[in-house]
This record gives sequence, structure tokens and C-alpha cells, in this order.
Amino acid sequence: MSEVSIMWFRRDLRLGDNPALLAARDAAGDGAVVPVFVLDPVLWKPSGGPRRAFLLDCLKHLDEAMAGHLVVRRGDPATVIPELVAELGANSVHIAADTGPYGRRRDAAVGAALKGTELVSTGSAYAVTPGRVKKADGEPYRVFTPFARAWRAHGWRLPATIPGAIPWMSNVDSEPLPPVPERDDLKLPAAGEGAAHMSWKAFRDNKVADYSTERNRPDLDRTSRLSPYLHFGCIHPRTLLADLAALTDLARQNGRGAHTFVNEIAWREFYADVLWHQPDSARDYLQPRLKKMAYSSGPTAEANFTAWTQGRTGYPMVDAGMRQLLAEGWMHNRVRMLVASFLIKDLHQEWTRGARWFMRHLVDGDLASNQHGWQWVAGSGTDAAPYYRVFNPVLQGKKFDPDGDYVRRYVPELRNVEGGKGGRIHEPWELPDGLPAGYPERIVDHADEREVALERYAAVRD
DNA sequence: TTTTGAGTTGTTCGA
DNA sequence: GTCGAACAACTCAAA
Repeated sequence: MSEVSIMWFRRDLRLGDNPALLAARDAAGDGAVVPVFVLDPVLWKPSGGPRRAFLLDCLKHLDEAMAGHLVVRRGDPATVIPELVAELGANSVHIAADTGPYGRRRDAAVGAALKGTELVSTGSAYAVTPGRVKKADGEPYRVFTPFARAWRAHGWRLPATIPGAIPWMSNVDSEPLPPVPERDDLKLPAAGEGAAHMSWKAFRDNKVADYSTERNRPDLDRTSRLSPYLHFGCIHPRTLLADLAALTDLARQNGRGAHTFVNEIAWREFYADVLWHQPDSARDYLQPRLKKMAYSSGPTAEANFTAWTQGRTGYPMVDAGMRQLLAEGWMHNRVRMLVASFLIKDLHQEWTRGARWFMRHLVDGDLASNQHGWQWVAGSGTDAAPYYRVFNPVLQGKKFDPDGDYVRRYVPELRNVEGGKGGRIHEPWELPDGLPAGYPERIVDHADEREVALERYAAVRD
């Protein structure tokens, strides 16, 4: 008997190590698998352009890897998927669990709309599916370190076997894949599963060993750059962890860096777990007492926000970060913390506003990691930074971009300013000849605003 | 149940 | 210049 199964791709755009795809193949038996991607108008909003461009590029590569068999449909999945099932006489629909708030609602609606046909969920985008790691009393963790310990102890499955040839179904009606938008002013990473594996191998072979210290240097290219691929599932964290375990056994000197990198994966899983248990935490303060915080508003605040978004605050490290975001859809994590601290604690604006701007421009924009990262800086998250921890943009620059290479790369007005000892690249207002042409004056004084922030935080302490 | 130790990522000040 | 303490209590996790 010839069965038809549907593999509904969402954020798992790969063929390797994909348990849901294997389940779809097994369900098809001697029959065929229909790979489908749904252009969901809810997710296809005008904002988030860079991320959607990257997604389209990933879909193009996925389609090529499947010899052009990807079926594209447009509309509400709760309508589109049941229609496709009826059209093809499919016996089952296969997915990897989407554990975000919208994904859960959507999948519940699709499952209900499918009536008789089974919606089979296999695996998730995480090494340990959110909700699985629990304290002894059954409650979820709220602090990272114990979570990470329990998460490591829980362990994870080995990568799923590479599927042999999948019997894709031919001649299914499909919309053309929308073209990947071309923009001269935006340089996105190479897309797709192959590019993900190349990035991973380059990192594994050259950067893991020194990762625990070098990852903090935005002037050097020493991070994994895997976040966009992990976001869309071009590669699965389980693949990385298995690879790393083998590597660590072979070469002990990698151990420290590897441990730190695994911790970064654990952060991703921790935040997904927090969002799973508290879906409203994408918007709501995890520490309700911070809701009373006084934020700045009015024309000056608006002008400051615009200066922040455009990288024209007059603080080189902040400006370099914000301009990197616009130019690449990506920002080094240390600089993300710095610019977030600057918006919240120097410009006294609400974290939600910065989080929205990040989501609009980040190629790796992930609701759980982004929102909880912002809440961490704001001091409103689980396990948050102490409120008196205020990043100093000059010190952060001197410490993590000692020669000023990062600043000069993104802020051309400062390209002739020297860094290093005695250089003024991180405080150009100290230059004897004044600010270089075109570079803005500081919009605020950090020392003053730090005091204001400490007062405002003290006011909401009780 | 009570107690104890710990908690990503910083800065400033004074010795 | 280098170093340690203070910043402020509070919640969480586990023994």
C-alpha cells in the first residue's frame, strides 16, 4: 500500500539530523513524502526584513537539496495544511515541535483542523525539549546555573541518522518561492544547511579552544556565528554537542573553550524553557516590581532613541554596534549587552522598545533569547543582572576593542583616530583637535545618566 | 523544614 | 597601576 506523508518544515530547514523528517519517511513506507513550507501571513509582517530575506535564502537552499521538490503554499496553516492533506490524500503530517507562544497556538489549531489525520510531532529545535528539565519538586528552574547542571545531567540523544534518498512526491502544485531580496546596504551570511556546517567546522577547528576568553572580543571574529542557522534549524544543537563531545575526548585542551560554548547552548535552551513555562514573558516583566520604573519620554527621548537606532549617540562602541546591526543583521553579543545597557540605563527607555528594534533587524532574532536577554540587562528577568551594574561604554571599548578595530570598521568618521594605549578611539571628545568631522557629540553624559539610573532603580526597589 | 551557599557577562572608590 | 571591597538585599536550589 502506498502512503503519503507530509513533512511540514518550519524552523528545521535541514535534511540531516532531522527526526521529524525520518518519521515522515518511515510513515510513507513505499509511498512518498511531500515537503511543504507555508508562507504564514502572521509571520510575514513588514518588519523583520533581514530575517525573512535569510529565511527565503535558506528555503532556496533546502529546495535545491531536495531537487526542487519543496511545495510552497500561502495562507493560514490551519486552512492550508488540511487542504493539502485532502488534496493529496495524505495519511499523516509531520512536524518538529515549535515551543514558542505563537507556534503552540498555531499547531494546536492545525491539529484540531486536521480532524482524522494525525499531526505527528517529533523532536524540537533544542537538545532537550523545553519543559523537560525540572527541579526535584517538579517546578521549572529560574536560575541559569542549576538549570545548566540539570540540563547536562539530563543529556541528549545522539544525532539522527542521515536519511538516504527520500522519496519526494513530484508534481504537487506549488507557489514559486519568493525571490531573495537583494540589498546593497545589507550583508547577510551565506544561507542553508551547507553553510551552517561550514561555519560550524571553521569554529570547531579554529576557535573553540580559546573560546572562553576570545568570544568577548568584537574586534576579532572569534564567535561561532551559528545563531542564524540555529534559529532556522539549518543545524541542530544536538549535532554540535555530539561533535563537541568527540572533540573534547580527543583533545583535552579544547575542554575549557568547549565547556563555555556548551554553556552558551545551554543559555539558549534555558531561555526557551523559561518562555515555555511563561509564554507571556516575551512581553511581561518577569520581575513585576520593575513595572513601576519611570521611563523618559518626550521629544528629547524620541531624538535619543533615533540616535541610538542609527548609531549616532557619540559613544563609539555603542554606535559601532548599532551600525553593525543595520549593516549585517547581526551584532556581537558583548556589544548587544552594552547597547542594551545604554538604551535602558543611559537613555532610560523601556527594554521592550530596544527588544523590538533588535527583532526587527536581527537575522538570528529569536523571541526567547532576545526578550530574556533584554530583561536580563533591564534587571527584570529571571536571574537578572544587579541593577547597579551599568556598562560603561568607554571602559567596555578599551577592554574588549583595545585597538579600536571594531569601532573603525563600522564608524568611518573615526577611521583616522588611534586606539591602543593613549589612543582616543573610545573617547573621541578628548581629542586635542576636537571631534572628527561628521561624528556626533555625545547625546548624554554617561556618568550623569548612570546616577539617574541608579536613583530610578532604587525608587522601585520595594 | 530549616539552613546554607550561591548567583554570566560591571564599575567605582580608596588603600 | 593594582587590588579588594562595596554596591543591596533577595531568591533560588539543594542539602
